[in-house]
Amino acid sequence: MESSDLKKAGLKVTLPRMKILELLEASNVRHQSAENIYRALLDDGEEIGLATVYRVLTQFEAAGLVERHHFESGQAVFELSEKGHHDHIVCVSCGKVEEFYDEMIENRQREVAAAKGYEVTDHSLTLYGKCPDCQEE
Amino acid sequence: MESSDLKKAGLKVTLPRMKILELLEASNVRHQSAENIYRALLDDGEEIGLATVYRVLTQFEAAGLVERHHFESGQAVFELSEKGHHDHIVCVSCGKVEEFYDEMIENRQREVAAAKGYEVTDHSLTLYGKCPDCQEE
DNA sequence: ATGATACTGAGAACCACTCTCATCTGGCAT
DNA sequence: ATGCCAGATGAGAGTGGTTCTCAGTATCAT
Repeated sequence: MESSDLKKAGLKVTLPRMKILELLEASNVRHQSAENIYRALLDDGEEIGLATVYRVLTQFEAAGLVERHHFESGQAVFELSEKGHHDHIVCVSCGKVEEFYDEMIENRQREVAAAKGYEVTDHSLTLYGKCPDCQEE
Repeated sequence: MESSDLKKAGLKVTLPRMKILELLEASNVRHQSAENIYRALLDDGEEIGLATVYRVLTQFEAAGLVERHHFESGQAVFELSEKGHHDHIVCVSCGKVEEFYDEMIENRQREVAAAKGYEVTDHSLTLYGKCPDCQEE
């Protein structure tokens, strides 16, 4: 993921955009809110506005560089879309997000939709539960 | 669904609560936003505040009388929870919502979560696509 | 380098929703 | 039936996440 990806998307290669891209790649937290990204960049000494973070993330989403998810928290989280499609399992206790992909579920979804005459364009499946760590408490 | 359900939930049987319940039952649109319900009641000549609609729906949700869903639209929609668990398929073009239940998907979800050591408390699966009617255009 | 155009930060605006508070009402005790 | 009061209500202010506006700035084809 680099400047060429931005150009390909018809976006000028600017400092804020590069910084956001770098942060998304570097961070060990794959799913981050706009607010989070904003604060992290401020802490890194960057001069950036929250509006820019939202704008850039929205453009990245349109360009297919990132995906936006709405879990139960109220704020959207963004992740780099380098991997193929996958669904999520969110810990209701600590907020950790894991990813999974299950061929059987995917197939079955298509069948269900087809049976109702729908052309599926997208879907979202999120499981909520307690992760192993949080169960111990 | 009637006044006894409200009493059971420890809620006084008041006019706003009865009206909202009636509307949810009577309407042929099963999935409605708070705003929608509010406007419909105003149009019916009721004197009600939007805050009350939200309050009441939240109480109903806590009492298990209704379910709240967040589809892509930004606003939550509410449905009477008379049926058992089911998932949704939403038309991205006209906004229509249909329901489905698939045992195979449900089972597989549990297996996936178990494999990761999670205790699933809840899940949400929503398919987005074009309904048969909207495909014609 | 230069200009046309796209991008930016700051703050205002927006939208869905919740809170506050003064008033009102349902339903128990009388 | 009547009075009482906890709980419920409507109006409007407040909130949190997100988007818009606008004047100034940076990118990049030329």
